Amino acid sequence: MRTPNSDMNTGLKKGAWSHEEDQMLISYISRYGIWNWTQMPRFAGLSRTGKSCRLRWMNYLKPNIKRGNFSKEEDGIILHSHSVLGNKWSAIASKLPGRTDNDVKNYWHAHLKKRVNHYNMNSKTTEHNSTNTSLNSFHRDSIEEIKQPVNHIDKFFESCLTSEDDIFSSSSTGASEDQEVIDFRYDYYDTGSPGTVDDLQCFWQQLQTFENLELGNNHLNMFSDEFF
DNA sequence: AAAGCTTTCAACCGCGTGGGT
DNA sequence: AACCCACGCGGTTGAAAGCTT
Repeated sequence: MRTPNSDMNTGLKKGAWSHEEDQMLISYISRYGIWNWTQMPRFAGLSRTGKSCRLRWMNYLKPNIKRGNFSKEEDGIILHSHSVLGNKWSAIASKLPGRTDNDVKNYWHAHLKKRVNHYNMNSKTTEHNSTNTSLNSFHRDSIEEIKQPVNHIDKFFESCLTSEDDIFSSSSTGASEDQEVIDFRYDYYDTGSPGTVDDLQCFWQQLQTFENLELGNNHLNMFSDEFF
């Protein structure tokens, strides 16, 4: 959050958005749609850059933005996707309905990176001492966080096998295709019966085989027996 | 209670890309 | 081919909130 201030040269406002500004942007977009981010602020009566308006809309005001804690499923998807794609936050976010690239990026830096780093460090330690079965408190906490029921893995995998859309592709070719993928993912989240962490492990391994993905071993191992 | 430290996350910035001219 | 412009992305910042001492 940044303190509201303004650029003395341009007269444009910077920093945190007020409720009034939010309402102005929402009402303008709901009435006229998004046609040109650069011109829009002027017509909407906002003293903001187009960039700022776009960011505010995309990350906060847009309908269906999901707020609150990330689920275990989302953790797993981010961890896996990051192992495959690296810091391609928008590509990772596209696999998580309602989450923005900024959300995913922040969550990675605040939570998951530590967990992965810790796991990597722990792996190196256990490589040198294979008889060491003790876990420190952080590692144990990480396990308990991940070792929760993971929903609908079978259904998700089945859909992957039958869908012509490559849901692990980072690119999209059009809005209608995007919508299709999103709808499919909502199905994945909203229906079916709970799975287990074993399902998730099995899922990623099957997917790796199926798509011939070259995964980093460390992330895959997060779901292995050794890790638990 | 308060000072200092850490974490969170909204927002900014610079740069790359693609489409139009 | 070269330039311009709009957009999107990833890295970074910094205020607010939360936590610890």
